[in-house]
Amino acid sequence: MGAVARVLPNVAGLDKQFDYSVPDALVDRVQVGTIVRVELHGRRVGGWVTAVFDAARSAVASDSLKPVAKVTGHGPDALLIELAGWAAERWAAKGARPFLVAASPDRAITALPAPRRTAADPQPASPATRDLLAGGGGVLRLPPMADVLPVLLAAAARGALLVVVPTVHDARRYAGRLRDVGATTAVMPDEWAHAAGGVDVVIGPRSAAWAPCVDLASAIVVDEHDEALQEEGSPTWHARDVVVERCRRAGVPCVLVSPIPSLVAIETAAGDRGVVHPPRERERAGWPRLTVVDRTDEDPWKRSLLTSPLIERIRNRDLTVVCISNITGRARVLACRACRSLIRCERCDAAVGLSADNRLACRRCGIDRPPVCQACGASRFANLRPGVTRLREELEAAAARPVAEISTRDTGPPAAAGVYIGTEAALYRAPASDVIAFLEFDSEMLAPRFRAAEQALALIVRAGRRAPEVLIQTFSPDHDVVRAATSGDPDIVVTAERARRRMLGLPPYGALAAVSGAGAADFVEQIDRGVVDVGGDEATGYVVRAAEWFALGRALRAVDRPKGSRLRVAVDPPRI
DNA sequence: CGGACAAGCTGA
DNA sequence: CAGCTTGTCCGG
Repeated sequence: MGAVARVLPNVAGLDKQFDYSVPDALVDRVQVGTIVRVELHGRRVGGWVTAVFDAARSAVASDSLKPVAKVTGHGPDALLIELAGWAAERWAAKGARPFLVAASPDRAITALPAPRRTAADPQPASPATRDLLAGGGGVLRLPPMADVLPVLLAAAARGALLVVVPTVHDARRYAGRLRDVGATTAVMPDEWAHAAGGVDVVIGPRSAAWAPCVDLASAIVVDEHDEALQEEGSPTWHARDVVVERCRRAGVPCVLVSPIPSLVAIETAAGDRGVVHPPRERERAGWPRLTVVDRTDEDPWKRSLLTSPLIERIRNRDLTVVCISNITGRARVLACRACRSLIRCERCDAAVGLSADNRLACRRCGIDRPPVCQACGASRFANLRPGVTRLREELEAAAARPVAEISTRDTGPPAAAGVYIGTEAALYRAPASDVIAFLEFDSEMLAPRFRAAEQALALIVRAGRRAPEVLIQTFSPDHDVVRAATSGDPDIVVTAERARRRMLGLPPYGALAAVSGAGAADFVEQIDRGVVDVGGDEATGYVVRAAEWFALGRALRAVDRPKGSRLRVAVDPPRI
């Protein structure tokens, strides 16, 4: 009786599986997860074996089955194949293919290296970490400046450890330090084969949530709150959620570590124990120095992003200062200096800004006109929201030293200067500095997105790890985010968020997806309204909501998408 | 996805 | 009506 392999072809847009006979010569190399090549519709394609069974059970008569053409090499194990199916439903993907790609090596692995393990050196672990691991995992809150390495070592002492971090850079750094103390590591995605062979610690960025890990004993997600852990393209899967489910299935503890655990982490992984953290005094000491510049007393007509505390710092030639502002270009909102009316578009009434060629350009309807007030004809304006280019000029005048713009367009390091200005993206590219200043932090805290508070707090954490002082200018100095950061107590934000999201049915107390692009109207039309609720419109995109993720995922997957459409379905989009 | 095949369009 | 484009279907 011959063996049959069910194969999921690695072909975009084809979400079906097909049965193939397994030639006797290949039978001991074909298992669930093996990457094979098969004939499909007259061409050779790669694919994953998702099941192996006896010919009698195949839906197709065994003599009409094509044989598996070739064994390419090792692939994800059976648990990961199952997990990919789970993820496809969770994030409303058309099939499991994108997840299996993430779980597979980027080149054929025909032979696995021998296991490399070192006898676990008993490491001094904090009682909190030990208890967490012994108790099945949970959420560990460590302040921004805390070192996570002791936590990794404590977990690695229990057996094979999987670690997911936000960036490859983080992965390499931790891996180097782990090796320094004698642990063997496989850094993903390059060292897939070593991970599949068996090492003490498998570590990597987002995709490492799908990395092989022989005899997985525990997993840790570092900086669980970081948006880099969520895939930007569709399907928008989140490494944290994948690792939590993977560990649940494997029956091993998972620890989510963050200075500012997300509400999602707390609700899905903290359990009865709640968020575990060091004594408040020690946690408080691990937060950056935060300088809050309260702008509420400014004369509204003299408002400037250059407050005295900021000017004091940029004038100090001993300090390197990075300024963050989120508005690009020269100016987006202007008022007439003579009659004080807001400068608006003649046609659509939107606020208009000055373009580089000194004309009033409307970003909404595209028309432009000479720089003249529509109400009184004057031509001198107050810049209510200067853009980065204009700010650079103002900063340079105030600082009396060169100010460099950190542009996201440039590659390579920004020009050397003592003061830098850039948008939020500059946070990733800025050189080592003494002060990071958010010139208009309200646009972060008060952004019309439901995760704005968590995301604003994450910016402070990120800045605090790059500079000893974080300065924020705000009209809301009593905002939860400011209080949480100044007191080093993220619970302030969590408590407020929990109440708000419960009331509004937002994640983690509800599920939502954004549907946009061509054909979106048609698509949402067909969704089962008994399960989901649809808001929004063609222009802004649709928001589809359900009570929980799988109801949402199933409802979205049940709709067949128009063939060539540029439709985008983003489940749990980070910015909405 | 990409090949197969059928149905529509064009030009002499 | 050949020769081409465009659309729909389907794969073991």
